[in-house]
Amino acid sequence: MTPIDLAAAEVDTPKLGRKRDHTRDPEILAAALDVLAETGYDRMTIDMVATRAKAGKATLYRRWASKAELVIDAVACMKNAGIDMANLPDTGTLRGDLVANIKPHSIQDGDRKIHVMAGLMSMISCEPGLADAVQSAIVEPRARVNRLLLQRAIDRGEIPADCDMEKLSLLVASMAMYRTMVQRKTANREFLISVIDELLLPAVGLRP
Amino acid sequence: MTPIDLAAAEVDTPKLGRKRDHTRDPEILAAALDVLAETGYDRMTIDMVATRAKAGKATLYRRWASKAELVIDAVACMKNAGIDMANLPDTGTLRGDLVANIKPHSIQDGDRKIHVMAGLMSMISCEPGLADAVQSAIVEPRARVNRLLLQRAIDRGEIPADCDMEKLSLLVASMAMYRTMVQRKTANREFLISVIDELLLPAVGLRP
DNA sequence: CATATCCGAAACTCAACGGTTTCGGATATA
DNA sequence: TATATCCGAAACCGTTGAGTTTCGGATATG
Repeated sequence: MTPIDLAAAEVDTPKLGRKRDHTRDPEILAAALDVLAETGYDRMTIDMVATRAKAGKATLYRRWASKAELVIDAVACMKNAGIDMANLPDTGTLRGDLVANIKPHSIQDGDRKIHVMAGLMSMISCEPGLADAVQSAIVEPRARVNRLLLQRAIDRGEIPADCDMEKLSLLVASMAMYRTMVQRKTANREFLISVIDELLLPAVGLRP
Repeated sequence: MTPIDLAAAEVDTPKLGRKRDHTRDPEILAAALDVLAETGYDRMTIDMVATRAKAGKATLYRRWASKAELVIDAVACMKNAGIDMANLPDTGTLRGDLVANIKPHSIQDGDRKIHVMAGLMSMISCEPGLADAVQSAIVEPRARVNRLLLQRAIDRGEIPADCDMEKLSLLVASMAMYRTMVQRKTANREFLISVIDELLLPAVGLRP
């Protein structure tokens, strides 16, 4: 490549002709998440994603430099997927808030996130950016909701202020992850409510 | 191969010459577990295991038909590795028993088991035998100990008999797994005791 | 001591997959 | 309408790793 070619390559002048179609990017990322959740990072191939998204492999590589970048992007775009922090339920009791938060949609979203995490588990320690992406897109949003609901309960004097908010906010997620990954059962509504009633509420001194 | 050769191959007559040396099998399985815990199933190679065990790759294939069988065998042989069900601590209180069970050795053993599980996570859904091996070698032994300690507490009237023993016996393991895999922090003695004091004991009505 | 078998090392085969390139056809811009 | 760029499909390349084979040296058995 001559210096002239280099200069031409550096300047991006996409003025004439068809523009790149970015409308299908979300579909591709969704396909990537599906394959990831089903088969895990290492066994997932670019071909699988392309086929599922009904796109060419070359199209994927035009947008993401590598498999790793595609996956990181896909995980990042799950952020706040099933959570609207704006209008959380406010029922007046901790149990009411927690239970109201268990909707079919959020159960399904949580299940998907756990499966994605399982698919990334072995890879998460190699790829540095991956741990961050998982943390901020999967783990943190859920924990934030629980922290808020707990804080409300503290503010209204329903539960003691010196409770271990950090562990409490991760309790349901931990049990759901264990149930899904290890016991290979689904963390359905019944299970989640049972964790709340048998573990979380008793732990803060509330007998349901 | 002629019928005569086949017949000769079917009959195993290792009468003369050197016998196969099985004394190093445990070292090889231990090496496999180390690599598994460090790199995960998919990125683990037979060469890595052979090198770590200072053995030839051919030696491994003389004993195990495939990578999958080697790993299943390695996981299966962790059974009861760090647990002696025979003489568990019996301090007279649930907290005493649970805390007495947290020894440096058992912390390390638990940590290793979690890392092995993380390495197997994505693979566990493909290989059918793997889920069973993990269940009976990693998950069940720990749960059994906790169930026993909880049952003792019930028998002596320390905690209510209608508590959710199943979830309680998995609580510590769930939190430890979440902390190790997701938060990527170590589940050390301080953490484990804190889970017992802040979550488990309050949940059964005991304020420490 | 003789020999059948084992061992570790290394070379080898083969398939899968990440990543690149090419190509004919479609399409948005001018 | 003309053209520059896009698209999906498919062929292609290079590497990696599972599994096999070969080989010289070691060793237990007889």
